[in-house]
Amino acid sequence: MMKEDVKTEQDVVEFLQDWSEFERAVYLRTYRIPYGKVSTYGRIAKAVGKPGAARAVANALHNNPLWPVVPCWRVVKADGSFGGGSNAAADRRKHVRDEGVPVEHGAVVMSKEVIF
DNA sequence: CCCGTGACCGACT
DNA sequence: CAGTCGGCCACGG
Repeated sequence: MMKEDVKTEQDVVEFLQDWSEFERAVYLRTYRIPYGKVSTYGRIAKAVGKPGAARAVANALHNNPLWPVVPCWRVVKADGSFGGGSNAAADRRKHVRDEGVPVEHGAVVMSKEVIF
């Protein structure tokens, strides 16, 4: 199974069969974030049943093996800013902006309308 | 099994 | 409002 052929949740699970249960859950949850919306590391952590594992979620997304199938750029910090080096951060910021997500002062304007 | 390492978080100063 | 601090947790060495 090659990355280019991953088009459904089933495919995602299959592609990640050698990854840990935790990482699969994180990528799957991220995969479900709708176009034009964002989520946070903390929310993802809770969603996968491990509140407090925000840092672990960040680690996982940092090694996202399924870009752009898994839209890791839609995951931001709790305050709407982008983590990671200035390079990766700027790149992801551009992506969410292109999807119509409101961005001000380099961070997503966190409102319940845009948070998944 | 202990230890260092993060694209983190929330409370507090 | 900008820092700091302690706590968090999966991973890899």
